[in-house]
Amino acid sequence: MKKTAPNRSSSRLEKMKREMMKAVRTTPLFHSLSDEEWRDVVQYLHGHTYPEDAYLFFQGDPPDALYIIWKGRVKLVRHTSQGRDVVVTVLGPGQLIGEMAIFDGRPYSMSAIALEDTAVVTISRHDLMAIIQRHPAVSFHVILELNRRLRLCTELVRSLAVDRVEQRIARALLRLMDLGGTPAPEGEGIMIDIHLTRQDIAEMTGTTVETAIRVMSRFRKEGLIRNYKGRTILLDPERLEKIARGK
Amino acid sequence: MKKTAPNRSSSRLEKMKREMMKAVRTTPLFHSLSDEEWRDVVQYLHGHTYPEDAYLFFQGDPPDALYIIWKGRVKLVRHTSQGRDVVVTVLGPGQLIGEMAIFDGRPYSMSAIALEDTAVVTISRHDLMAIIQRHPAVSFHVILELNRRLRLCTELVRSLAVDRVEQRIARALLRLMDLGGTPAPEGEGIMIDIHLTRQDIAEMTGTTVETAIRVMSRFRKEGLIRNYKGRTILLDPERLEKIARGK
DNA sequence: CGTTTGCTTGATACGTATCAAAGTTGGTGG
DNA sequence: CCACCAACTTTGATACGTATCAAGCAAACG
Repeated sequence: MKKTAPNRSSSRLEKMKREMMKAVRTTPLFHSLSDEEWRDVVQYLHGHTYPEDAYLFFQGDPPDALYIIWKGRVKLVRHTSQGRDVVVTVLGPGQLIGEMAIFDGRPYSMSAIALEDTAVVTISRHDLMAIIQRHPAVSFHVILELNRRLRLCTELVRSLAVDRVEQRIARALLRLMDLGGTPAPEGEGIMIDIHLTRQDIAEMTGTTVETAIRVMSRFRKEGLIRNYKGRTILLDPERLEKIARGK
Repeated sequence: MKKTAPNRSSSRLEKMKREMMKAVRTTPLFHSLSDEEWRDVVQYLHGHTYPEDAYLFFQGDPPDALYIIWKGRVKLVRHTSQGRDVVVTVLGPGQLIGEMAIFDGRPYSMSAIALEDTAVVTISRHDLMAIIQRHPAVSFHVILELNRRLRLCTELVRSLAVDRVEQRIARALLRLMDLGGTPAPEGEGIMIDIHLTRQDIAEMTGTTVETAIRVMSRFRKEGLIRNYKGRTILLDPERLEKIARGK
């Protein structure tokens, strides 16, 4: 596996960059900054793009930068010594990657992999530290974001500890719907517009491919979900919600 | 179960309070403050004590304050709708409780229960918000603390997803040793000086009492641990370490 | 003391992992 | 356009870990 070099096509680069910055400006982390503060911050931002399946960074790398997703979706994967991986979360536009490693300076505890063509804005570790000292509003939103993540993580712990696979998968599908849901292109239901293999689902829910498949087949037979060109369509979110909460 | 009222015995209260404040001053959250800054902060701090088994707050309560442990140990328990609980973590002196709820304003996502007689310092939600705005050094340490917690939580997720009960219990014992370990009073080994039932261990590792007991009995028969007046003594931490990492 | 609370052990059932093999899909190059 | 390959999906048989249920025991407690 090779780290894919950021792809900087030079034509129209400036225009794209301005557009990107404008989008980042509206991100929770920065939206409460005054114009003046923003002018201070913006000089430290850099844009990068990655193709599908590219690694933004590897577990174990020293932390170099904070990533803010602009376009695309990214999964965070924790590799284990015995080969089995855990997909800790899937993130989308506006969300942060790499904060953990940035703040405590320890190596990235997971790898970040683009699930589709992805564009990000980065801030180097050094610059971010400086920005935080100067702008309490940014600190504050960092706190809120870490907090949100901690809450989600705690919920995941509970789910792994007490729920059965069926419930965990239902839960995962609903979370993915929130993140990447669009109305299904034909018929009713909501499509999860993210390229995910059954392996990914299994790794998100702490189970094996085979079990994930068996559970999803059962869901399909019961009319809860449908497959469409490699994507999953949720036909009955209410019912899934019930299953997620243990019937 | 009733929320136990803070116990304010009035004699020597002032002396104890000063002592408490001095201890809190050295806590990661505040130790980098200048004397002047500290003088600003200290006026917002309040002391409380709780007897063993008392609830500091309940899951679902609206968040009123941040707690900083001064003395004693506290477990954070997530109650589930089907009666099974999950002990998310055990915290000791210097550590924070309730940050999550404080920052996003949503109800406490777990209950905090004193494992022994415990003294804490609290800051009301409102005051903490003000302090954070005024003192970037405090913000920064809040970020570091949230970050540490997130890392631990992520590790717990991995462990629940891929490790077997035996490994999870070994891991839990080692973590508890770091938190509440003292040299064993007789013979060698390190004693976990915290009152924990097998039920607690089970809830920390996402299993049932019976299974927790079976695993720990096996550990005992293999000379890895020993029981001493309701406490657990680790006789062979190296071996436990190996088991935690999957032999 | 009896009663509660926590600990322990055994028998059994169930969920899920594991191993094996075959079917399906999408992409690639001839 | 088709054949082929690799990656992914699916199904089945079996084994294993852990939950569940039941019961007895010990220590702490009012």
